[in-house]
Amino acid sequence: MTVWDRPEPPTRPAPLDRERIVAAAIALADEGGLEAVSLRKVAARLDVGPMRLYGYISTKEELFDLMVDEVHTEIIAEEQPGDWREVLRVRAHRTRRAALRHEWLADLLGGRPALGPNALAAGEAVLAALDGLADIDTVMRAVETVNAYFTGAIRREIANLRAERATGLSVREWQRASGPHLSRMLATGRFPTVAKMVHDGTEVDAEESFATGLDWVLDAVAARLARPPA
Amino acid sequence: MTVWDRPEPPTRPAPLDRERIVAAAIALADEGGLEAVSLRKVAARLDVGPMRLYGYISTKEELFDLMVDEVHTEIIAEEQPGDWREVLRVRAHRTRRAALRHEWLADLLGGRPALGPNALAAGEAVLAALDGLADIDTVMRAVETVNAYFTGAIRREIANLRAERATGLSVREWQRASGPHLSRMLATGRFPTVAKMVHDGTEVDAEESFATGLDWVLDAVAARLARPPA
DNA sequence: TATTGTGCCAATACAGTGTATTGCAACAGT
DNA sequence: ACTGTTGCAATACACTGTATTGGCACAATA
Repeated sequence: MTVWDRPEPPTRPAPLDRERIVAAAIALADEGGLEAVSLRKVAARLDVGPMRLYGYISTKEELFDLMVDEVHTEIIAEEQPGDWREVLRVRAHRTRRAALRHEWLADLLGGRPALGPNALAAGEAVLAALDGLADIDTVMRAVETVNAYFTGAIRREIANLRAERATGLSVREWQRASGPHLSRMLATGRFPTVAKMVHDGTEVDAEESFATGLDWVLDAVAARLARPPA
Repeated sequence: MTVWDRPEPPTRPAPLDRERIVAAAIALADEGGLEAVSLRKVAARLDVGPMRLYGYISTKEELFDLMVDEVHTEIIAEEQPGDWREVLRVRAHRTRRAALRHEWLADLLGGRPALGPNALAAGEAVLAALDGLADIDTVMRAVETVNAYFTGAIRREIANLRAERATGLSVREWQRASGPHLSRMLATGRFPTVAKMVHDGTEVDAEESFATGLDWVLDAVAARLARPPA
């Protein structure tokens, strides 16, 4: 009767808590997308019955909210000061990076108000950076405009990325290679300008395009914020 | 034995086609949100077995794509010419209106590339309006930037609207009324600027806020497009 | 006309889903 | 020693998207 014969003690699974649950859910989502996240699979990953989870979350949507907030830790990490413009800029880029690391984030972005502690911390950081540059309402609108831009831009980028992955080609390549549907559409001649753009446009780097649009929006914001105190 | 006794002939259900299927799905989604759309319910609404649908669509996602494209008819309707800026502006506003009529649109907006005929027609209209104002890549970036803005803005607006409906109060009212979660968060003092904004900010009309942000973005775009031919 | 093929459609089947309800077993307090 | 109580596991339910099967009406053939 050596140690090796002795059966492992039942290894009480590490005590459950939200953190572990959220981590498991994120892992699943990273691997197989949001649709791969089921309460049963999350529970299984933690060696626990599905209903255990309901002691910590009360609905699947709530789990999603927690996942989103958790990812915000990657966004608020290592904040370097810089002026307001830089703050907005890096926030947008960090969010984009987070979405590239966790593509499912794109499905959730903007889907519900983000009121978790980390999301609030992120919001606090940018609001603090803009505070005082203009009246409150203008500042709010500035932040919301930039947010709207990068939310939309990220979603589109991920959507295209997935489409490319599904067909093996970018939309442009795909249509050039006579991709069945789009080509047929463009061939109808009903969309001449679209056809031209697809045909003649250069394939721009996604990050650069994101950055450019962002800079435009930031310029617009700057025009309203930096207005001299009169 | 009068007509009244005679049983109705089995009233062959109107022949099925994509249009009818999509219409039924949209009706369901309008009533109960996207999650109320199940192939079974769509089929039931058409007095048809669920599997019949697979003769016309090959997956539920495809049905969603068709729904989105169908709504685009409301967006391209009655296009008045106007200059490029007006075209972009009304497109954004029409999309917003469509999303207010069909809230589920917000869940789908930007989620996948919109390649249906109506979406392409919408794209054609705006590209045609911008064609020639700058080099192709700049034009593309302009359109995409505006798209990103209004996609994000619409999503956020609908998200807030739902949250308000769920709690009965706007986020601001809610927190002022000591809404449990957010208030506790703000009371921690960790988010002073957010707290200030929530407390002192005025509640702005959603449409106005949308329009304002949009105008900013359009200004930014204008600065790159209207660049004199040098 | 009888028979065979064929294409369409309904029904059934399967493997999952989120979550409510029930049952049980270990511990706390009397 | 008995009785709550509390925390967890198992079961149960209603539903999902979709693959597979089975039958039935019509077309083509003999």
